Amino acid sequence: MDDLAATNGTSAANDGTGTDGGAAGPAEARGSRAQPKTDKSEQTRALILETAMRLFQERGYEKTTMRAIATEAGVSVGNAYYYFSAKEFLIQGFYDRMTYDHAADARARMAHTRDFAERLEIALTSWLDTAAPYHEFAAQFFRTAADPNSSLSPFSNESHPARATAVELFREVLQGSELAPKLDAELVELLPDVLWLHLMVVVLYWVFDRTEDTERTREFVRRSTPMAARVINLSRYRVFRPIVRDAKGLIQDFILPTIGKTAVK
Amino acid sequence: MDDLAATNGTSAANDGTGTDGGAAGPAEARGSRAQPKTDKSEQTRALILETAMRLFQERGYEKTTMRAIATEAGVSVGNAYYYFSAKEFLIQGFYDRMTYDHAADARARMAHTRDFAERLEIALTSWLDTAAPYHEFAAQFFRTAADPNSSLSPFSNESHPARATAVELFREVLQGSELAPKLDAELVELLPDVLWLHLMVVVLYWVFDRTEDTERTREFVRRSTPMAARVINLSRYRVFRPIVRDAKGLIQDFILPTIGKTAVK
DNA sequence: ACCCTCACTTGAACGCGTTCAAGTCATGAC
DNA sequence: GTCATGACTTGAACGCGTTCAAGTGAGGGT
Repeated sequence: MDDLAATNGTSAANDGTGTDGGAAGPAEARGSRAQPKTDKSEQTRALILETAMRLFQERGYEKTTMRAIATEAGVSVGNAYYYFSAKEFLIQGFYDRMTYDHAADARARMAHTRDFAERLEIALTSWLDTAAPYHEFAAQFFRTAADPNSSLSPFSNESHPARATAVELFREVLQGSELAPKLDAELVELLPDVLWLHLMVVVLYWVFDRTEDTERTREFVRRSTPMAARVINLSRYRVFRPIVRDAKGLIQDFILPTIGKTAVK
Repeated sequence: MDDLAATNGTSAANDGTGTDGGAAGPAEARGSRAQPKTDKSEQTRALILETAMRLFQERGYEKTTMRAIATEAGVSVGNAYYYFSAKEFLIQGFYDRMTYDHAADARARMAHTRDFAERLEIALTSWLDTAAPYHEFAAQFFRTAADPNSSLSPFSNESHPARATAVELFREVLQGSELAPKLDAELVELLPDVLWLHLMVVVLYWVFDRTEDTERTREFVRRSTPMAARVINLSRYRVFRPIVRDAKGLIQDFILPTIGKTAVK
């Protein structure tokens, strides 16, 4: 439950290698230094992250102060900043880990069926289950993620490994279904990203959902997935060629580039 | 250009009358006191807002400090907080005004045509034009708006007059078009909110758009509006009954309630 | 004339995220 | 051994958003 160091396998790629995402502004520091040089270094980093995550869950994001994290972890404030150049970078570890857990859980739960709608519903519901413990604090998190200048944003910041993991999951949702072979290959190529966007919509809905156990979001998933499946299924018929072509063009030209993929041409 | 006091007509309704939007949390103070009692009061309030807007445009949101606003306006920091209980409430005036300007501009520009796709495109493009001067600082603004706990969020906070204004504009986009009479009355009732959501998507896209003059977003609007028109037009045909029914159900049950409307039944 | 009320105003002070000059300490070169 | 290097660590200090106890002063009741 609290071996957050395990996240490192996923989050190791978030360091300051890439050029900045455009004319963003003043050169922002990345999450941490380039490479850990010591074992102790990595331990300290993990300790701080672990402590932060625990406090975030206990008190919420804003109410957890950097001083409290440092004190609780037994280090100085400056030290916390040595490893995480800002408070929001502490979230990244959390985010990476949740993405990984979600993918694993969803894979296990959808293995038994090849029905596309069901697989999609499982994948989304699995996300809601994985994220449930963090619902309250996720609101604050989301606020940060919505900032285009933040490296936490799932949209900008091309080299976000967590998004790649999530998109890959949706590729499997589709590929493992009975629907995939029936579809136009180009569409199969595009759909995983669209399904990831579907998840983003669900996440948006979830963040604003104040019902018990986010029941409304769950119902939204149950209702919207069969519909999505039906729309995708309909795309096979000749009558819809023009509109499907439009949709594909829209995705290729406007959505994929924004989330850091070059058009498939 | 700077008669921000004119905003009052729109923003006067944002005061603490309504009950809080649910089990939100600790009783948050609203933007300001209930009713201005003095002329001088209203003048001071307007002066502070005006100054803040000017500085936001000059320096950006985060770089404009409350101390700077107060100093520049010739009042004390505490006084600024007397009128605006937090920095983010200063944005509300800005937001209300932009919504109002946009609606006026869009109405004027779409008056000459009854073609639905064209009217929709004009409405959206008009928003981009109205918002253009604030593109940089809007990113910071958006970050705040994405917080479900913030009264600035366009989604939660039912009594947001700006959203009502915007939805009303889209009602006119539809009603003034040749398409409206041909559509199912129930659908005509639902569409304005959906079109407003379309605008929200465009806004999201715009916030992340780093191209010159947000050209990519403009192209997105040009490409997505005819498609939206086509989809809506197709909904008239019998074949799509089931899917249209699903869509209507989804909207009525999950979207309208979230943005503070009770289902049409 | 007195004073009470209350809308309005003040600025010092608080707690926060963040920075930075000044350390500490293990490692390897000589 | 000793000394330089540089990764790692420290905590006081800075600037910010925000709060609050303490005013100020115009209007009205007596």
